[in-house]
Amino acid sequence: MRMFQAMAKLSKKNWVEAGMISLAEKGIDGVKVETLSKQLGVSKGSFYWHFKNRDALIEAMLDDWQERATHAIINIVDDISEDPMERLVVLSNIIFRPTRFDGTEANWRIAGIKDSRVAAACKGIDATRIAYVRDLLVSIGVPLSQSKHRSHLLYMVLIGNTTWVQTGGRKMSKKEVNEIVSMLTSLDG
Amino acid sequence: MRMFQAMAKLSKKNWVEAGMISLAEKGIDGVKVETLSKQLGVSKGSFYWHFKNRDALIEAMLDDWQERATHAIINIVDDISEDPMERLVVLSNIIFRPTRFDGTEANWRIAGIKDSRVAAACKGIDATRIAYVRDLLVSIGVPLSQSKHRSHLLYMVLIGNTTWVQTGGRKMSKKEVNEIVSMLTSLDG
DNA sequence: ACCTGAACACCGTTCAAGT
DNA sequence: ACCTGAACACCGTTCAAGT
Repeated sequence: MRMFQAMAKLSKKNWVEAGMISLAEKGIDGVKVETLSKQLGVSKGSFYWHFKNRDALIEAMLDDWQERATHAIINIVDDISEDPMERLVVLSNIIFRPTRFDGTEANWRIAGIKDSRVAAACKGIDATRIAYVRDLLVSIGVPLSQSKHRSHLLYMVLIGNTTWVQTGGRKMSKKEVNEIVSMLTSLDG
Repeated sequence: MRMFQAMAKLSKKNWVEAGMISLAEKGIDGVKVETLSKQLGVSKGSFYWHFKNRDALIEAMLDDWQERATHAIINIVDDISEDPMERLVVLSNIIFRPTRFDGTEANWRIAGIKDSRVAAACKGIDATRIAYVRDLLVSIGVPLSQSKHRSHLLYMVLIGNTTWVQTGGRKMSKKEVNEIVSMLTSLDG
């Protein structure tokens, strides 16, 4: 609900940012040309200089998210440590930690039901993340077939948790996150 | 997309019926006061004599569906035979068979994501159906704990199938339905 | 009891015109 | 290059007035 003064000319980026905040807070239907224009302090007409239509904005938001949601996080984690065990702990605490963009994940997934482009993007992101965790587990010493299984399990917990939170459920505690990590990395059964 | 002539005065029922068709064909967002009015050959104002607002129509549709989707089907099945095995076969072929209201199920479920009343209705319907199938399996001789398990499994297949169909997947064949039934009713492992 | 018609608010989209 | 302002279409909602 923040308002911006139109001190300088706007770029595509400004609209995408504002759109992402609306998405996280109100879902895909909350991303409205008129509302965003008011927030940014310009007329609706201005929007159509930057984008062909509302759909083009959604697509730009999707691109932005794909970059940040996967590669950006993976890069951060990779920079922090060489040790796969540490990486997994850091990653888990990032993805389960509450942020301003908490609603983003769940709301993209919901939007994917109606919009096949969104669905395709989700699918790609899911696969990248699951593969990354799978590789971490393999590096830790978990056999491949179990690593596949467990990385998938972790991801289901992530989706379940974000969806649940979105519909009023409580967040997972740090302790619960740690328990999951130790389950995933156990080398027996 | 059918049009009706306003030969007689309309009742709530007419609006609910038209709404259900729109829901099945176009999803919850396709249920529009203006569109329905045109289809029924009356003005938008007419709608607001029957319903407080669009939301009240959705609620009436939900009530209609709850009646028909569960109890009506169960009554039909119960009337056809006393034998639980036959009942299960008949039921499976009803719920997996393509009908004009095929989209209804999946679209209610999708609407449930945004509307907690819809979500609650889905939950109740799910529970009733699963319990009914569970009881059939128990009558056939499947142990209770396995019956719970298998009725739940069948229901997941049902949801998966309808959702999949809604997003462009193919329907299940009669043969596949029969295979599921024989799996569920097997008395070993 | 059921419906019309006009009005209003909200929002997506277009476009000529402005700086 | 970026924005305004007015216009139009679409749709939910209200309401006085009609039969």
